[in-house]
Amino acid sequence: MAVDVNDIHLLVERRLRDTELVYTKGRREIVEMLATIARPTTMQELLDRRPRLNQGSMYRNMTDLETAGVVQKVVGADDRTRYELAEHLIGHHHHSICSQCGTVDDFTVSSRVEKSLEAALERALGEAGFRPTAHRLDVIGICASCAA
Amino acid sequence: MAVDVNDIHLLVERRLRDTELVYTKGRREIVEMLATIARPTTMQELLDRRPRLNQGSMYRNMTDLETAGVVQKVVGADDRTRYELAEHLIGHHHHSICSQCGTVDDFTVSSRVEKSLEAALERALGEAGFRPTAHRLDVIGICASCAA
DNA sequence: CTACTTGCAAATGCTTTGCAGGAGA
DNA sequence: TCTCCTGCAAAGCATTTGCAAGTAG
Repeated sequence: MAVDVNDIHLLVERRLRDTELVYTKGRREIVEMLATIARPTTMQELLDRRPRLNQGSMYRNMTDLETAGVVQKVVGADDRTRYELAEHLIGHHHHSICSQCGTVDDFTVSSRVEKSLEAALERALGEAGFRPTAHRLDVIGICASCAA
Repeated sequence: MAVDVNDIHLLVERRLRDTELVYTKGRREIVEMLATIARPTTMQELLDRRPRLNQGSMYRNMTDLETAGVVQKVVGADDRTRYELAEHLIGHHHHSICSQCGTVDDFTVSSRVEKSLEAALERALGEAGFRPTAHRLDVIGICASCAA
């Protein structure tokens, strides 16, 4: 979980090497944008920033980066797909989703809560023979600016 | 949280009256299918059952039923939209998502866990001025049949 | 009768792809 | 130079919509 953009670039570079993907300027820019925005972002928002890549290549690269484990998709309350950097880059976290404006933000809970949550999930799913590998915890509500 | 299909129909009927929607045979059938399948279901799966309504009307009615609070959308790990009956009809629950076959199933955790989770979320989000109204907890993993 | 629903088919809108040219190592 | 990447534009798909006919109350 890197906090610094430079660290992120280094980690991404390594990952892409493993996947035989070149870390081109276009891909760098995508990572840069996501790191800067620091919040799950729609393709439209990214395109509005006039990235060097065109729409087709943006989609293509998002898919590639997702496969490489650099980017992950997030689905909010509206049905728009949003993208953010993978958890190994920015850390495990959850999402708050504003049901009014649709904005998605990250937040974390204490590792104590996280642990007990995982334990509860194991317990609840074990008997069904389901083996958990990850979890998603999203909170729907009204964000500060919409409440104002 | 009704367990019986007849109870569900009664509850839905009341809801639709409030929304000025007629509880037509087509809509009854949708509710019936969702209650029977008892698991978040894709539009394709529903259409494969040759419902009395055609595709266009199925979508239109899903939207109407969602607005009326009878149906809710669920997004799994693949990007396919799934539909299920709303929580006030089948109770609060969570989803297990198989990352291999994509199947989504319902499960519940104890109310003790549920309570402490809510408390933790309030705590984590309160300072950001975000007011939680609901939460989504999904578990990604391998289901019993895919693990076999 | 009058309003709400449905069928049908065209229109949308987001995402994916094919192909030829361009850039990176 | 050889391979991977990008632009452009067409294709795909799930979902939405307009309109005329059908149905419930």
